[in-house]
Amino acid sequence: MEVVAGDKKVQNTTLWLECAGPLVTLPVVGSYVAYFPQGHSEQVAASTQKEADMQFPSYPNLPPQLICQLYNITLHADQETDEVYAQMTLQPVTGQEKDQSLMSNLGIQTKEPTISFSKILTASDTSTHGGFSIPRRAADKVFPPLDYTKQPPAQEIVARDLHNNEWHFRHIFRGQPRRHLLTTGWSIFVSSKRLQAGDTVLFMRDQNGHLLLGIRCAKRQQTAIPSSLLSSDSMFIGVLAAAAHAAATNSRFTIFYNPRASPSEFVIPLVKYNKAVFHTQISVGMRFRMELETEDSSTRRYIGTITGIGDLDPIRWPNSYWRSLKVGWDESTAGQRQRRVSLWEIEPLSSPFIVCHSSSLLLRSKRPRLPQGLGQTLSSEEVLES
Amino acid sequence: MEVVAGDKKVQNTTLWLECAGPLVTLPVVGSYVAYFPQGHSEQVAASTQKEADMQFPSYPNLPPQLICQLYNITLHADQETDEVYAQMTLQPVTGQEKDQSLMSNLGIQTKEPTISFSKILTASDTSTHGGFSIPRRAADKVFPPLDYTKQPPAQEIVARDLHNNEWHFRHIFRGQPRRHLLTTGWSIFVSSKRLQAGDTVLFMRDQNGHLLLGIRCAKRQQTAIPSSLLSSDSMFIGVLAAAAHAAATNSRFTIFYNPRASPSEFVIPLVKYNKAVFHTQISVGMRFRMELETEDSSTRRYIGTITGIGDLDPIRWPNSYWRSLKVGWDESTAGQRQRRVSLWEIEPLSSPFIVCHSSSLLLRSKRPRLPQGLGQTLSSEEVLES
DNA sequence: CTGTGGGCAACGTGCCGACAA
DNA sequence: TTGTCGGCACGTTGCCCACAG
Repeated sequence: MEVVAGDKKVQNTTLWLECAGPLVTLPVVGSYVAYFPQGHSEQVAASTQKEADMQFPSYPNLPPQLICQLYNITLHADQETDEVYAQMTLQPVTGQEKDQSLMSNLGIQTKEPTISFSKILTASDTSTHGGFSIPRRAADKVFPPLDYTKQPPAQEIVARDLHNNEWHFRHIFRGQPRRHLLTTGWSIFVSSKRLQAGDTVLFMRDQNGHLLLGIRCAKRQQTAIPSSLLSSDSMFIGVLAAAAHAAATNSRFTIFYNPRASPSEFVIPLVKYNKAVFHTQISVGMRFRMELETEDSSTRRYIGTITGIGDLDPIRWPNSYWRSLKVGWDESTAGQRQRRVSLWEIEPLSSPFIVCHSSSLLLRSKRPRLPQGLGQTLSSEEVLES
Repeated sequence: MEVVAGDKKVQNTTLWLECAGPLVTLPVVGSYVAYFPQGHSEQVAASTQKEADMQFPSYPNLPPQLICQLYNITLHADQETDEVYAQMTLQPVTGQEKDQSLMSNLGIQTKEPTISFSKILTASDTSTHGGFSIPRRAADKVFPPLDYTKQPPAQEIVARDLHNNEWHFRHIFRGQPRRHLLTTGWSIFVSSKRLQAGDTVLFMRDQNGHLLLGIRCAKRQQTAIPSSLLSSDSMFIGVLAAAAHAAATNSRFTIFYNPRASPSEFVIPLVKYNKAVFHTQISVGMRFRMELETEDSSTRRYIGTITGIGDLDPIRWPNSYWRSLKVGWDESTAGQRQRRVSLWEIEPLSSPFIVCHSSSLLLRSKRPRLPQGLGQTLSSEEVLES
C-alpha cells in the first residue's frame, strides 16, 4: 500500500468530486476567487449546530467578500467517516492585481466525463444476511465484463477508496432470475465504513480502467460535532479573525471547505462572481431557475421567483451579496429549499445579459456597486410574499 | 431513559472526575481563576497535532493570564468516545474586583471520597472469547454482595455510564479456583465503547448505592482530529481573539477544557495562582516535588530540580508565568515528563514560604512582579544542565 | 488471585434460489 | 429488474473449567 499512515490527502480528484456531489466545483490553483466569511460562518454553524449569537468584535478591514488568489488546494477525506473536505490556502489580492483576474478563464477544474454509478443502499444491502445487489446497468457500465459462458459467471473485483485502500469483492451473476451480486467481501466493507440503509455507495472507473469506490452518508448523518475542542463562539471568531488578519497583512490564510456539510459554496470563482454581480439585471418579481441536487445524487432544475432583495444580516454584514436574494419556489414541496440565495447561484429566466464591453472599468471602484435597492429601499423584512 | 437525545451534559460530577483522572480539579462557579491563553493554545496544539507556526496578529490587550470569575461550568462527554470535557464560561474581572478574590476560599470542588475501582483491560477482558475478570477487592468493595450459599452465586448488575445509559451485566462467582466474572452483557459493552486491551474501565458506587461505570482510553488513542472544520491556524487565532475580545469588552467567553487531551490545566484557581506566584520563593537549583498520574490511574510524587527560569515564548508571550520553570527530573525514566512546568504545579522541597501579612498590597500593581531573573538574566537557552 | 487457553454448544453470518413487487 | 425471505452450512461467540504464573 502506498499510503503513508495518517496521511489524509486524497490523490484522486475525480473520485473526490463524485463523493462531493454533482454540483460541487473546485477552483484551480492560481485562479482568482471571492471568499465569503459569511458563508464560511454558515459552514461552522451547520457543523456545530449553533448559530452565531454572541456579540462579535468588529473587523473594519474585513469586507463581506475578500478577493483572493487560490494559492493552494488539497483534497482530503476523514479517516473515520470518509467525509470529503478541501483545504484551500488563499492569498488576498490588492486592487491592482484584481484587473489581471479578468484575463483568467473560468477557473474551475474541468470535470472529466466519468463512467460511474451510485446506489442508495437498501435494507438488504446493509443487512448481515446477504450481499449487495448490483443494478444491471451498473454491472454493464463499470465492472469488467463477465464470461457468461461459465456457470455461474463470476470474478474478483478490486476497488480503491479515497484513502487508496484496496477492497476485494466477489462479483457473481446468479439466481433465478439472474442478477449481479457482490458477495464475499461486501459485509466487511459495510461494517468497516459503518454503512446503513439510505447511505449511498459509488463505483467508478478511472482512465486506466481501475475501479474506485466511494461512499456518501445520508444527510440525517448530523455530524453533530459538539467539537469538545473549541467553543462555537471561538470558531466563529476564529474564522473572522483569521480572514481579517490575512486581509490586513496581505498574508495567506487557510480554510476548510466541507461540501456535504456547508449549506453553500463560499469560495466562488471571481469570473462567476463578477458576471453575476455586474452583468446580470436582477429585480423583484423576476423568475429564475437553479440547479439542486436530488435524493438520488443527480441534479434537477427548480423554478422560483425573486421576492425580495436585501441584506441577510444588515447589522454584521451590510451591503453583502451573500444570499442577498429572497426567493419563493414554484413547487409546493419546497420545504427544505433555501429561502435565500446568492446571485451567482441562479440563472435568470427571461432577463437579457448586459454585454460587457469594457469590464475593467466596472472594477475600478473599490467595492462593487450595489444592485437596485440592495440594503436601501428594501430591508430584509420589506419583501414581497409569494 | 431520562436522557434527552443529543444532550451531552453529564449529570454525575463524581463520575466525570473519576474519568478525568486523579489530578484533575474543577473550580466552582463564582470563584476567581487565572486563565492562560498559552495553555489553551497548547490544548489546541495537542488535539490538532500541529504547533502554532504562523505569524499571529498581536493582541495588546491580552495579558499572558486573564483574571476571571467562573460564571458557569458544565461537564460533558463525547457521544462517540466518552471522552470527558468541561465547558467553562468566564467573566473577566476588573482591577477592583480582584481584591475581593482574596476573600474567597480555594475555589475547588471538593472531591468526595468515593467507593470505586479501575482496571486496565487485559487481552482476555476484551477478547470475544470470554468475559471480564473482576479483581477480588473490587467485587467486595463496590458490587452488591452475592449470596455465596447458592451455587453458583450470581446476580444481575446494572450500571450507568456518563450519558446515563444503562448497562446490564451478569456477575457470577465460579471457576476453580473461584473468581468473580462479568459474563453476559460484557462483550456488548466492549464493542459498543470500542474498548481495547490497555484501556481502563472504572466502576464506582454513588451515595444512593447505584453503580456507575466509566472508561478511560489509553493515551495512544491519538484523537488525531484533523478537524476538517477549521484550520489549526484559525483555531489558534480563535482562542486568542475570543479571549482578547472578552478582555477588551469585559464580556463573558466560553472555552472547553479537555483534561485527557490537554498537557496541563490552564484555568487555575486564583488563590492557588497567587500563592505560587507571590508567596513562594523560587530559584535555580531549588529542588521540588510534583504529583503526576501513573499508568494505573493513581498518583505519584516525583522529585526534580529547577534548572532555569525564563519565558517559554519570549516573542509572543513575554513575562508569562506559564511554564516559566525549566526542570530536570531525578529519575532516569523521565523521558515523557515535561521539561517545563508552572509555579503552581510544584511543591518546593526545602524553601520556606513567605508569610503573607498584607497580601492585598502585592496585588496593587497591575501585573504581578516577576520572580528573580524571569526573562532578564536567564533566557530560555541560558539554563543549567542537570 | 487472575490471565490465558481448550472444550463445546448456541447463535449469527453469509451463500443459495424462490417469490413477488 | 431487484428487494426480501426461508433454508442451510459453517464460523464465531461466549460460557465453562483446567492450569499456571
